[in-house]
Amino acid sequence: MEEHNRENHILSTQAIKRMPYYLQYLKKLAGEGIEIVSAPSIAAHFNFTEIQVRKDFSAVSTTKGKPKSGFTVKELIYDMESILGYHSVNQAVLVGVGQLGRALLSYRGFENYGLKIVVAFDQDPETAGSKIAGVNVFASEKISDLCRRMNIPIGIITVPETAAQTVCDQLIAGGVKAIWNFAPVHLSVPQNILVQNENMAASLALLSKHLEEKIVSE
Amino acid sequence: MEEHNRENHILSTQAIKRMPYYLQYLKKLAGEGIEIVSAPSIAAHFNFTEIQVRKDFSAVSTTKGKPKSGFTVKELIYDMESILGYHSVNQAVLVGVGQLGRALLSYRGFENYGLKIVVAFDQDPETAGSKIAGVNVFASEKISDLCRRMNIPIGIITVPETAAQTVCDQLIAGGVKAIWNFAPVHLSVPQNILVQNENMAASLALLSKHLEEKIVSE
DNA sequence: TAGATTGTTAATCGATTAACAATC
DNA sequence: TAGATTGTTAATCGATTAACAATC
Repeated sequence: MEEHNRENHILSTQAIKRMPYYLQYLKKLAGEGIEIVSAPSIAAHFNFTEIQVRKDFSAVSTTKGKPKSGFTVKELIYDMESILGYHSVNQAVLVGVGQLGRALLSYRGFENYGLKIVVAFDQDPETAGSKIAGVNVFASEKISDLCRRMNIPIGIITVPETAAQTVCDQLIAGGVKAIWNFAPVHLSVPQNILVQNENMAASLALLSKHLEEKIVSE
Repeated sequence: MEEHNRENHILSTQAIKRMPYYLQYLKKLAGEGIEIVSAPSIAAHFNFTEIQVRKDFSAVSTTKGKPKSGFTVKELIYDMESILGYHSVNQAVLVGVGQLGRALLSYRGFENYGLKIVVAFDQDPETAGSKIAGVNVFASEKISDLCRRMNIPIGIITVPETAAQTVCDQLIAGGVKAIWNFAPVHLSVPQNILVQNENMAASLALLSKHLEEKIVSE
């Protein structure tokens, strides 16, 4: 189960979450013509400790950094993109073409992250049959069948809370291996299925909690 | 800086994130007329350990649970909502009325979480001046001025990556204390400002990483 | 060479889980 | 009473940070 990169560097869950931030910044630097970066300079930008950046970089970098100068920007970008699977494309279906669903369908950025939404589903007979941002929308009854026939590994759930578990079950019946869940509910799934929750209520909870503490302490 | 609830129970960041999930489920149970729950039954639903649930509940619950029976559903709901600040309302502004911005503006659910978006801003002169989901949209130049005059504590950033830092600076100039950032960039802010990132690239990174491991190990 | 920066092992910190006493 | 469940202190696990040797 452990995850190793070159030799035996382990990339923690937290480290994986930091990668897209590094990547975004490194690409910006590359765009400005910068070819070498050091861990301390990156750390300063993100307000991370330089030890953390050094460790993260050494975990993903295929070529070692050079003492005194640092790492090659382009190589870091390439290595991180490989680690994150951005060089290959995973196909996904999206269920629930409401406001949020439409926003995700319209967001072209996902293809840079190795995700391509190929089909969408909606309960509403009006919406099903239409095409949104170039993606065909089908009736929800077809979820399992289509997923299985197209061998889709990822399902995105943007339906209301009450429908989420049903949709989740249909996706799993269709052979989906991972679910990106935007509904603010816990989904019950078999052990071999991965659920990644994008729960705005949970983020908001943190935000207002910190805010309250801040106000109290001032 | 430590955060204590009744007597000296500390609520960890992770525990705060779990609260909205508990809350959603407890409300569902309450709707079904269930009045008492035990930690083990909740744990079974979420696939958490019962020790974790017990600890989380005892950290937020103002009245103790009763051995052998459990906790009163309604009291737990009330206590959690209090802890998360859902009983008071924080005003927020949203900057960037694109697809995602519109989706957030239209989502009525936030009011249940103690957040009310009162004003929106957009760069586009067409969009500014309009009203979306009942919220007035103003030109971006007015961000600082309006936030300060309305004494807004929270800013939501849904602009493209390239504009995010500028908008962030304007919000802070307007006296905003916390920022909910949907742009996939690190924002540089003074120490006393809280940034809560909602980075879909980061979630996706985790998703595809796990997926890849799963496929490799099968 | 001297000094900045890398890479790695050990120490610390935070969060989860185990163990167990208290109690309805 | 016996047994399920709570509440809490101690042990473990994972992630971050400290310390330090290696090197360009």
